[in-house]
Amino acid sequence: MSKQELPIIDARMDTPGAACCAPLACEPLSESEAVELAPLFKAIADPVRLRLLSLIACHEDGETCVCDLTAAFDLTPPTISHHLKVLKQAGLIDSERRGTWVYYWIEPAVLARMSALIGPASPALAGTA
Amino acid sequence: MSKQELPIIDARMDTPGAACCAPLACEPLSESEAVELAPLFKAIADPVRLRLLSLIACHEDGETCVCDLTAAFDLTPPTISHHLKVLKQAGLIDSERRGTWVYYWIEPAVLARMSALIGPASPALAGTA
DNA sequence: TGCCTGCTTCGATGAGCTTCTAATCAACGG
DNA sequence: CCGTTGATTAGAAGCTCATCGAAGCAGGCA
Repeated sequence: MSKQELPIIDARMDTPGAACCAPLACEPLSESEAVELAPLFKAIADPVRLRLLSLIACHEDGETCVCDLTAAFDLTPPTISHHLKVLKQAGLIDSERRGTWVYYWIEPAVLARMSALIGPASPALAGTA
Repeated sequence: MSKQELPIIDARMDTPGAACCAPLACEPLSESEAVELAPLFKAIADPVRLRLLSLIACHEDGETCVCDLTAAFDLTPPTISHHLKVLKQAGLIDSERRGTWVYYWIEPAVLARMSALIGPASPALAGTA
């Protein structure tokens, strides 16, 4: 460990004003912005990781034990651990060990920014219909 | 063409009530839902495709010529064409040939649904204010 | 202390993805 | 009709990624 544990930081989200107000359709993404944003979507561009994220997000306690996550898939624990690591490195989730078990929870900020980026230019008409 | 041009249809978005109101955090994604949703995010999980989408979305005419897109990258036309094909197969863009040039435009519905999926759990308080 | 359970890391393998060059298809002009 | 320009398709090379088995680490219990 201690190699590349730092979460991905994207340029556009660093500038405070642009964080929530510069979706895809407002102005063209620069190459560096795209290079930093793409891995965030790549992190959720996998069925297993999408379900992992959903399972963690839906848990009413706000956090989920790895054992529960592993049980929901036909995959070996190393594979689940790998996917959780990818999500964690993207900054989408965080984890803590408490005694025997490790718990994961959602880090909603990055997900919300990704949603805003691809969302409609005027968020007013987002949830309607 | 005329081979596999059909866009990806995801289960959750077919059910009318769940389309806009079932983000990740509401209830766990089923495996089949995740399998159908993941390719949508994979389509935009590439810096080139993210910039292509942004360039097309930002064009004030609502559509963009391929020649303009190719000029914006240090990539060969076949590579741009490949990425456009991926976006088109995901249903994110559509295209039409008018004379010599081919024009692409955004298909905003799928993008909006993806945004809603990963967006905040209660879309009602998103833009209403 | 020693063992057992839960989770992660390591190393390898097979599939998929990005990119290129070469070739093909479509439209326009002389 | 033929040549030129714009765009896509076909095929291949190189790289990344998902998955597994084996091994390692951390915490609890007798």
